[in-house]
Amino acid sequence: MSARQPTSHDVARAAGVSQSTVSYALSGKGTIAPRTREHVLAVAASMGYRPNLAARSMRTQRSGRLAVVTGVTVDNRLRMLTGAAEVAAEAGYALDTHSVDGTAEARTERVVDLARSGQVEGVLTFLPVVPDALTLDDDAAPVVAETALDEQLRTTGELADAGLLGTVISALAAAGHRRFLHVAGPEHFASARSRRDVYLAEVERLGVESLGVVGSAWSPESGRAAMLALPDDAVPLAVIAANDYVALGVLRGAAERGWSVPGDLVVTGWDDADFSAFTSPSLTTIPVDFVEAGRRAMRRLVAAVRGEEPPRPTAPLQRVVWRESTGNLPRTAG
Amino acid sequence: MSARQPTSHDVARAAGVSQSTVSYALSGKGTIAPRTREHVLAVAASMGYRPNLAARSMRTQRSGRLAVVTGVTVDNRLRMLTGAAEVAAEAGYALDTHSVDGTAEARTERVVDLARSGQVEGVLTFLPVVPDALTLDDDAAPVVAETALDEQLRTTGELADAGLLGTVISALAAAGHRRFLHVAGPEHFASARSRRDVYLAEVERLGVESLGVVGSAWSPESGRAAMLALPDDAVPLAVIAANDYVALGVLRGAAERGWSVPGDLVVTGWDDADFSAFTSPSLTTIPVDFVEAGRRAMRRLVAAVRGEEPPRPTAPLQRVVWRESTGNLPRTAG
DNA sequence: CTGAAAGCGCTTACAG
DNA sequence: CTGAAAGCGCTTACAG
Repeated sequence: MSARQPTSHDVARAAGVSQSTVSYALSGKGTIAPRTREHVLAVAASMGYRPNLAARSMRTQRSGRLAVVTGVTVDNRLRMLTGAAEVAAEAGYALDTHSVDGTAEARTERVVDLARSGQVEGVLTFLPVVPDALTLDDDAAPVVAETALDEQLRTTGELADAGLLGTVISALAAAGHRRFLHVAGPEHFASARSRRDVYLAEVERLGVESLGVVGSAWSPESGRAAMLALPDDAVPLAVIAANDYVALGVLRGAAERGWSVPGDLVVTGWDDADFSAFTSPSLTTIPVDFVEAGRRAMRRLVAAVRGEEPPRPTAPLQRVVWRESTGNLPRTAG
Repeated sequence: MSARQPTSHDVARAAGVSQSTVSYALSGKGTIAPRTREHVLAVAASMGYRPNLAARSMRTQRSGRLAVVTGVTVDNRLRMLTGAAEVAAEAGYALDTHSVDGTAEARTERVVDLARSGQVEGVLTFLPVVPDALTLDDDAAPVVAETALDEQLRTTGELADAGLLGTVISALAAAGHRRFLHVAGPEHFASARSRRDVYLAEVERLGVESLGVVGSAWSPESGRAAMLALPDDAVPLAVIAANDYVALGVLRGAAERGWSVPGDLVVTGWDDADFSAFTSPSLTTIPVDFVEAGRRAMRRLVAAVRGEEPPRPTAPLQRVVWRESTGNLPRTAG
């Protein structure tokens, strides 16, 4: 009983025209009389006709498909993926999802493999890759990496912009904080590296004391461990955590040490995770619009695939939200 | 310069055989002499040959593609997606990601549309759909819904199994708790409905007091609001939150009310979110292996697509972890 | 055991 | 303005 999908031939027969006329009518390309065109369109619609993408792809030599590479992490990848899927759909591409686990090398290999596969017209990776290992032939599909900062790579780099951390640290210094600590994220994330770099530059510039940079993960465990490793006289202290998960661990570790927040120490995070406004104390953080970041990354990929100029980002993605973990600040007191 | 992807014709020429021999050699179907076959395989590998999937698809009338429908939510969808992507890849399918926003009706329409599109062989949705509106023709692709519980639908239902909540509530009652409250999740999630049902059945069965069921969201806001709305004499109280995000809001709201946890009230959540072990107090919860849930959902879809028996799940996905928010329990004290 | 050939459903010069 | 025809790269009966 299962009535197969109608083809352009079926539509042609029903409309009383040739198959090529159907194709021209639907694509709007050739020179079809308006009346003919409308008639064909009406018939096609009434039959629920949908072009067979595989056939089109074979003829046009374009797969109409893009790939996104992701994996499991404590992160906001699904939001980025959502934004990316939205833009890909608007641009008329199907989006293949590839989940990759393992080392950065393994991921890089997978990305290279995809780019060379000929099955997709472009690759967007949300996982860090090894730029040096990402050697692509001329005929490989373009690759956009959201988490890498490298001259060789097309990258949006927006998530790696750590500029606001300077603002945060100077505001804390202006509020009287004199001793800082940075609990960093994983080295292979561009965002983690630039946060660390801005931290180091800013404590240097302000001439405040730094207990150094510890940790290399996005996890609460890392923040907690950093607190447990501190000497008893470490407080008063301002802790700059690489993101909110790390900051949450700092909160937890501080509680275990008997340090009050924001009394004995203050903490800042990054990303405005779903929980950050509801911890006690709530977390001062730098919200990131990950859905929009995903959209922008995909727009960049689509532009690369089409050989167009990459779009210029308009509004900045980040800002600072001062909450209880720093006793608030700029807005409220000083 | 861009050397096009080699085709089976190119391989045939290089190997000195016919194109159909190449095809047979690669598929292992026909009757090819072992030596010929090995030779062809070697040549194909050396040329980096990869079959053109669009051409194969057109010939076999099978797209080799599955669709997954997801969207932005406070949830663990990326993990499920990861598991699903893994299984789809193993089974030889490409996985198209579709991001959908809007009402349950809009989502359902999108799922129906995909199933009828003829572009994919099956659809897996991680977002709730309206079962009644999901009317599929005989020739539509099979649909698996992870979050629905409906006779009409293929559904794994595993995430909707709330049985363990009975264990939790009786353990709390055994520990002396006499007054309960349920802060529920969104009605249209099967898991939220079954947690509520088990809650109601269990307080009834145990004959303990229930302050009722409030809320209908997966958010911390919902849990906090529930606490702020309670009368001063509501404590001592055992709060059963629909998931850890809600439980986090309960923790926050309790703090704002000046209620200690687990002193004045105890709280349980669900899912073992990334933050749950690091809140103060840490959250008693029911960890769910979302990656495995995603795998199972996809296995079910693949079986449906191939007309095979759905696989029987082996190990249960859930268990209880007793933490500080209930003053621990079963394991430690009683 | 191997090869010549048809055909999947499109797009796009090319004739008329 | 419309139609007949080639061809994208495969799979798979069918001859030999």
